[in-house]
Amino acid sequence: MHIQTILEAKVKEAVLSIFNKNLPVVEFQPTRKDFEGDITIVVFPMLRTLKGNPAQIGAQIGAFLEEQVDEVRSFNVVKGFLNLVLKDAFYVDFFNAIKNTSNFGFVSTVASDAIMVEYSSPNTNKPLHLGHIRNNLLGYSVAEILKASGKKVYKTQIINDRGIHICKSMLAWQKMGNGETPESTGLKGDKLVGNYYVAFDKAYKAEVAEMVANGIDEKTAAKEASLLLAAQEMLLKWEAGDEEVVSLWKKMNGWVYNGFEITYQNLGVNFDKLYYESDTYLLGKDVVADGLEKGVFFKKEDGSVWIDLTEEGLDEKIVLRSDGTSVYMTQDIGTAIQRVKDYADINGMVYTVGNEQDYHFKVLFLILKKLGFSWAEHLHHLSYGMVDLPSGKMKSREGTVVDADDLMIEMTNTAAKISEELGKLEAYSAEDKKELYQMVGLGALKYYILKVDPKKRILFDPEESVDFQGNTGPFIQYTHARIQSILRKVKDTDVELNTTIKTLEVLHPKEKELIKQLQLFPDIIQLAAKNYSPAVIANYVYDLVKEFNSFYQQVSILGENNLDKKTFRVQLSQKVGEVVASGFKLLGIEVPDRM
RNA sequence: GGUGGCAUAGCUCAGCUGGAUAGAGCACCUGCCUUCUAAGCAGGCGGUCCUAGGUUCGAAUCCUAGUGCCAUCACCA
Repeated sequence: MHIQTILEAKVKEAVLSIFNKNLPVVEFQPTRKDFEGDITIVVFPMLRTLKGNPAQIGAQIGAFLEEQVDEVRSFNVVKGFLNLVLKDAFYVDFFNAIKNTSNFGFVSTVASDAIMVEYSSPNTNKPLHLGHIRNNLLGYSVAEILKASGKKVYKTQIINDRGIHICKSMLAWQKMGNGETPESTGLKGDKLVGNYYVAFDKAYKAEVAEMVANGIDEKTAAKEASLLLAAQEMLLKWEAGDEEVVSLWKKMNGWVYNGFEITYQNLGVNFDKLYYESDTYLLGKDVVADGLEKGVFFKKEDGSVWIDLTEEGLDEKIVLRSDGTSVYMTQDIGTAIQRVKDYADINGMVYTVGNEQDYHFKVLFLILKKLGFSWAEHLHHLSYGMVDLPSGKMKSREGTVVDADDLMIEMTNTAAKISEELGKLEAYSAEDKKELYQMVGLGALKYYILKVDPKKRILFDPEESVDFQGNTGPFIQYTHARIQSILRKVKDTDVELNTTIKTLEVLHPKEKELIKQLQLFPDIIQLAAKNYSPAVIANYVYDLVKEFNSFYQQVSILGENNLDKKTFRVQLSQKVGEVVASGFKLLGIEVPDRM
């Protein structure tokens, strides 16, 4: 049983027996480092129930606990804080209990409680950039964290593969492409298509400028430029199923998917199910018709359909245009329902989308609730802040983006450079080195992004490279490599990795701190899941590693003469290594055995 | 203008349900590699927790008002 649960019951018992009062709650906190003790009971809140001097009350309860609770060795009272010192045996017992459980801290999946996590969901006309990286890392990591917390998870994305913007790149390729392909140019498919999207925009702007020069006013020119009209015509053909257009669309989208797939692979993310907007964009209309009957929606004179959310403090929101065509909201309603049809065990969804769409999702969730779906109670918008550059917002059309592929290559190169300078890997093959550099470079990038609270915006300065020292991914990976190095050496010694640890006379303070830190991991996973926050995991792993390095420095592990102590330290190190690895796995970051 | 988010050290960030002297990293300054990987460890420097009120035994944390930055409020996606 959790020590806190035991103590809570005992404190209540103490209060009842000493003061003859019933205490509603007991407040705990970890003892601050500057005081002696492991766990602290705050006496102040008890003053609502009890009358008297907090220090005195604390002392009386402390004496009771010391007497009655086996795990408590001693206590001290500072002002209204009752600090309890726990016996070393308590920590050793805990360690023995967890050291051989694989996946310590993870809760096994409850199959009935499935959740779908959507992330990435890019347009198919431009390559992925730094903003997508944040989205992907967050979505993937939150999915992993939810799994670890006991949920069944489906990872998904909806690919925005239709619409006027797609036609623009298609048109540009048709007109200026000369039959170029990814193969013929050596370009990644998404990059090639992205280039044509930019080319369209350039040609279109030139055309508009020329029309304006010829005396046409700007608004009219923007609407009537022949390129735009041609793109619109192409969209109509696509919708009508025109063979030529559809086959071009398939071809170019195929290029993009191949390109994206490479980026996803390098980024280390994946999906269980893909949705395509071309399949889903007509969904939702029937639901709107239903909702209209039920009175959830209402129709205006012009035939457009709305929902009134003024009672919820929002506006009226359109769900169907007067010509009967869908808006984005219609589609999202339909898609959500479709997902539950596809996976009957879904009881909630997470949408990983930037915070600029906070309003949209607020409305979407409200509508789904009003339509009466039970799963609508468990919808969450994983909203995150933008990644901005010192020059401001990233804009694809203006070329002010940090390309995802380029950035990953750059990070890998930096890792290679630092590693070469340190020169520890002479024995490695070129291939192993390459793999390691990628692991470290990406580790730096991923950690850099995930350690920040999702809600906050990130300012990314490409000039100032991401750090590899201090509170960084490589620092944590390095600690893991150190631990593995010890474990490799252990093989030639008489240390057993699986024996039960005997209760030692005195635990080193650093050993105790490490076990305390390990104890937190299960709660940390739950907290991270509850808050949808990989940052919680990142910060925890950092604290653990920090603690380990301090231990490593102060205490000799393999140099210890006493075999029991040596064994304990090796096993403790091993467990820390495991937790670092599984924590990082939740962030989608790999850890090396050497670096 | 309405709504939502954010504001903590020079910079990047932690700070759980209110609790003890507000913590890390980077940068800057000191030490520590003949002993387990120095991408490390130990120490120093550095704070009106945006401002003003309020609630409380106690506020960076909760409430109110204000300031600044960002987003959003389309028959666009």
